[in-house]
Amino acid sequence: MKERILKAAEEVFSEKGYYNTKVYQIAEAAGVSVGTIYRFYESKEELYADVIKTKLKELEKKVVRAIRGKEPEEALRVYIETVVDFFEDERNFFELFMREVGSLVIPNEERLNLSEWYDRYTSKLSKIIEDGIRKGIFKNLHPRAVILIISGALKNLLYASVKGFINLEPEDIKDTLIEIVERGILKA
Amino acid sequence: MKERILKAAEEVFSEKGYYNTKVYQIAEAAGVSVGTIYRFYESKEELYADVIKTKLKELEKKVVRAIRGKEPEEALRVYIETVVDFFEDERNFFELFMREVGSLVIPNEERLNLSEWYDRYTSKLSKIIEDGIRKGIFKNLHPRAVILIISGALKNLLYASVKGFINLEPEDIKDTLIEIVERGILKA
Amino acid sequence: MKERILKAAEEVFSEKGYYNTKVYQIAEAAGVSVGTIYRFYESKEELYADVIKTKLKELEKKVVRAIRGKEPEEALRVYIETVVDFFEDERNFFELFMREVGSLVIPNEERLNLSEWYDRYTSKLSKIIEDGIRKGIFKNLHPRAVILIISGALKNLLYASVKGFINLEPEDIKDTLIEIVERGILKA
Amino acid sequence: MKERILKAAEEVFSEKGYYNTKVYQIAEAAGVSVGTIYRFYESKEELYADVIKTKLKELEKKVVRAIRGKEPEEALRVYIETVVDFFEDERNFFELFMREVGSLVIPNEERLNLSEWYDRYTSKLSKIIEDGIRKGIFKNLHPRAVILIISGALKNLLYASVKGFINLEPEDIKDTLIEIVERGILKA
DNA sequence: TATGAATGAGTGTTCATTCAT
DNA sequence: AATGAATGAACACTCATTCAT
Repeated sequence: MKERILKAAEEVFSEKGYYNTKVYQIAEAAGVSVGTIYRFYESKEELYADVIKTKLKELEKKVVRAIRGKEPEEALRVYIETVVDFFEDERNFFELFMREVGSLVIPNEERLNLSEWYDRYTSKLSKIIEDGIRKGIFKNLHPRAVILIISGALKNLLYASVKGFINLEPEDIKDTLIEIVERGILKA
Repeated sequence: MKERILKAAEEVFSEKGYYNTKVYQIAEAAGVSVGTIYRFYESKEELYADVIKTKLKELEKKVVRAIRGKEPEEALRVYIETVVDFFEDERNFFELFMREVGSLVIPNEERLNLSEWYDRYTSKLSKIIEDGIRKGIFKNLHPRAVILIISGALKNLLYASVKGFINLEPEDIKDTLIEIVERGILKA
Repeated sequence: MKERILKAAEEVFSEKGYYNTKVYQIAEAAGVSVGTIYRFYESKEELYADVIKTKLKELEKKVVRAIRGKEPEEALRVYIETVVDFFEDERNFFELFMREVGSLVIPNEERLNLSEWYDRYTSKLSKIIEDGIRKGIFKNLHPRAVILIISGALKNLLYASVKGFINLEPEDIKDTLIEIVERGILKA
Repeated sequence: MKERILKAAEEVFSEKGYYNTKVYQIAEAAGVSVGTIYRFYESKEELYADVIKTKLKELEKKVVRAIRGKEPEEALRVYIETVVDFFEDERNFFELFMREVGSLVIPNEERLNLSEWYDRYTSKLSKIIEDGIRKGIFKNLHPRAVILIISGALKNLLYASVKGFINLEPEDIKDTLIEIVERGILKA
């Protein structure tokens, strides 16, 4: 039941955004009554937070599992691949995500506490770069800056692809990004 | 008058977001009456759109002027520098921008028509890459993909810097990004 | 079972009033499920009515028994004493009663039909006065007016005492009221 | 405008009670929109409080003015007369009053702060009794108890009269109450 | 032209009541 | 009989927009 509501909420929030989603629309989409939603969530806001956090934890888990034990170069690749694949599978959520990470839309954003999640998540990823630097594989660049560059690039590429601004297959997205990150765009 | 309203709107929208901004708050901030706002704008939404479009055109103009006549490598650098500087000067708007580009929040987003702007803007920038490829300076990568990577990376770096996730000076942001884009992160 | 529900309802209604009492709170207080309450009562309103009527009948029975066979002067005293004692013992209900008698709070008050009860109750009490007049003990005053004066005075005194507006022991309440009713406040 | 709303609120609240009165009904009765009510009052509750307090202050003012400078016996008479006359003129409000004084119906009753008003009001009236005792006109009875007896009796008599439980003219109400209070019911 | 009081449609949330188990 | 999860009608309050002055 809670499952059904969460799923429906994800769909409707994704399509319409937080403010244009009405609670009764989620209820309809979930095939339950409005009152039932309030059995599981204290407010629309709390439901929204749950939608986002559930998915982000899923993504984080997948990424962490994928990079575990890998050498830096390989880890960076699977990180990129995992994110692309995740959002390929989760188009709905991706749109929501684009609205939220780095751009909280709702009041009391502190209740969502996404900043904290994002901080932790990028910290874990930064370890890849730190490891690569230590091992002499990567240049001595600011680790978190590298991660922010990659994740920003990823978001933008995926968004453009979803919106039809660019005509690239997921595999091309991965390859292009990995190529640039690893070796840059200069021919020499 | 319209100027004052636009300025006030930018401030309030930036601070609170579209839905948490009340029209009377903009009126107060601008020192005019609510009715006066409606002399210049048909709706809150239209005012919002004007705020965004005005600034984006400003950015576009600055970028276009900066890259004009430059060789590809230099053009890419000044593009990055111009964007960083622009958003340094326009913190307010940057927050708004983060909420909007790639994540339209308002209903009838087609009325904002940011997609069209973004399409055109990235097209112009893609020319830099195309030019570089033609001249044998850049690898044969998907031009728009490269631009999307750079602009996504930029947004993320600036956002993290604004939010305090990362401690980097604007100059470091530029340098790191240029380094990675041009030469990648591998040491060899 | 019905007993337990009635008792719990009395407590919760007394504490919170009709509208601020939720049916599930009564269920909790009674240690039964909401559904069970609806086995015994068709609605919250009916339960409320039962709480009030049960107690009022109890009061009526006590008063009637106390005054039976007494001479008018004595009957008036024991009436006052019985009421004071009853509400001393039933603080909870007294608060409820203050909300209801003479001030029906719920819709369809005719369903509660307290007016009818009150009419009957005051009629019985008026007999004391009529009897006293007939026997030449009391002045020729409007019997029901006298009863209304006494019962209104009683309610007010008890209420003020419960609320702490006045610092009088139950015995003082009885004595003062009896003194005034019987002999007035003038010294002569 | 505020005047119109207050008047309409008094009528609707009186007829239906707090909880059964809908804000839109008050708006209709006042011939304004719902929004307009909220220009003058922050909430339904605040409007309710204003209705009650406005009238009670009016009553208090009339009573205070009427008893000023009078000798105790006369003061007591005009107090009773003033209250009866006031509620004769304010049938609507009287019903509301019966619901509230001594029986607060709304949540956060402290916001209404009627207790404080009632305390102050009865204090002023008690002065009449104290004065009479000092002058040797009244017996040495608890002054506030006497006032509570009189005001409770008054409320009950008026209520019964309004509800048709008793058939007494206002003048009879005054006379009967004054007679009993001053000289009691015993013939001797 | 500028004002800001008035409007009223729109919506998150509550809770008495029902009914499948 | 007893349960308590599910229902959905109801309502206070907000705020973008209008328009008389």
